Amino acid sequence: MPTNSKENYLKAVLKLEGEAGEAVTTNSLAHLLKMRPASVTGMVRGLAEAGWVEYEAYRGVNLTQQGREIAVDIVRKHRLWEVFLVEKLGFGWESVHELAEQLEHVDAPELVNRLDEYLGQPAFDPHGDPIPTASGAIRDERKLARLVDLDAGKSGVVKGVVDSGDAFLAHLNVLGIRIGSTLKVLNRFPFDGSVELLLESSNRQICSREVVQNLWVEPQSEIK
Amino acid sequence: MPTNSKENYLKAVLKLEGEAGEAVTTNSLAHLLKMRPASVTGMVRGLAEAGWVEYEAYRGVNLTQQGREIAVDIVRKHRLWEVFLVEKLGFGWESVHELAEQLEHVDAPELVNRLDEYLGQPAFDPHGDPIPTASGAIRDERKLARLVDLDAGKSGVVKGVVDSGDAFLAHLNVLGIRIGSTLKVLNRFPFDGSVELLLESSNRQICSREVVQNLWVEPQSEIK
DNA sequence: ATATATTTTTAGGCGAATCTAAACAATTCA
DNA sequence: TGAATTGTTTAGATTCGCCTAAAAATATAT
Repeated sequence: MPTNSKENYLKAVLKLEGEAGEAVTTNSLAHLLKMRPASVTGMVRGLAEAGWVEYEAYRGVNLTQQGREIAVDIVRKHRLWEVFLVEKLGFGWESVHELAEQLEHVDAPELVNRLDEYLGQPAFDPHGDPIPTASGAIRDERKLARLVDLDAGKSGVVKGVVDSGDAFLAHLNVLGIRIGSTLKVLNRFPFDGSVELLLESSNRQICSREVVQNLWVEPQSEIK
Repeated sequence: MPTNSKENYLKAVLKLEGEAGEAVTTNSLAHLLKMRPASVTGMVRGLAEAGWVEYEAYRGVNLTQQGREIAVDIVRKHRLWEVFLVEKLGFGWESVHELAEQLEHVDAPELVNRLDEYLGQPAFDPHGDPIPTASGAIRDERKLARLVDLDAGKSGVVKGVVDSGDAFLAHLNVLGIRIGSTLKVLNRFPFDGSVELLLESSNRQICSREVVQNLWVEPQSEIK
């Protein structure tokens, strides 16, 4: 049984492995976890002893099979609780992350499985991230593109956010953009990377750089 | 913000103050919390420094106003989560205590208030214990008696359990007794303290000492 | 009222998880 | 390739929450 702190480390390694591919560095972990590199070195040695990561000094860490299972389970719990908070308790998607950070450490597999069932075994969380199954499988058949990569004239249906900070999510709320919204690319301005969009539901026109870089969309085939 | 451990201490002091009235002893706390008296002495000094208890060596502890508020809030959270687990996730009343012990430490007032609302602002938890309001008020207008104190011939409606250990609750399940069951006292045997009961819903006859000592009932007025 | 038993505290220690400061290794760059 | 920079580890300290063993205070019983 890992402690809360160790669970957070494993979750962080999982995340960074996914982004970088290679071994995860002490520094990147320290940055993500808001801790000092020296602390990370210490903790990571403990994780290695427990058999959850492989660690070689000056190289970095990788999850072992065991470690990955633990980390994926934390992610599963995190995302299921997020669904609960949004779907059942009516929280906005911008306010559930911190709450789920606490709830994810509740150690009770039976509770999680019942919660999963209660929520209708959702495949995605409120930010569009896939929810692993009880056995650790991540089912995500979607072929998503970043909105910024769509050509002018194309449309996309919002399926997720790239990085789900509160501020960005709150901004999307203001604009009226949510999961499921259809956005059409009107113009792309290579000069500053900004893009003009049309939000179909409200016919609102939006011009932004951040929005376009941080949305996952399902590209729509041309409407003839 | 108290740590989980400190919250558990405060909750324990609240419980023991309620039972004993007077100052709570180191030993009783150690026993309840399954810790060594020496550890309790240490922790209790910290609680006193934080202003949550008053502590005098060799006398014991009492909650301050502040400490009581914290403790009552933990109890509120514990009992609300229990309702959630039973009502929404379908857990049996014998299996929710340990889960709630974890959930009660989640620090998120907004979450608790929404949960409360979502559950319909229940006044009692699955074991019949009153749920404090957000402001710390405990509304319990009921006039309950222990089943063992009912005269032969009288009936009572089960409203709660005196001490809700898993084993006892599971036993009640087997007998078919739950909150709301009506029990009639057929015979009392002063010899060994056992009592013969009739469970109305099933017309089952039960003879027991423990059951009768550990149930809170609302005495029924005579049916003419 | 004194001896005995019980309860409580003190003293000292341990592991977990963090920190800072300093040493060391690796990378980059001129 | 050697020097400077950057990244990482080591060494040592701190806080928290628990422990054991021993000392001290209180309560009990003859």
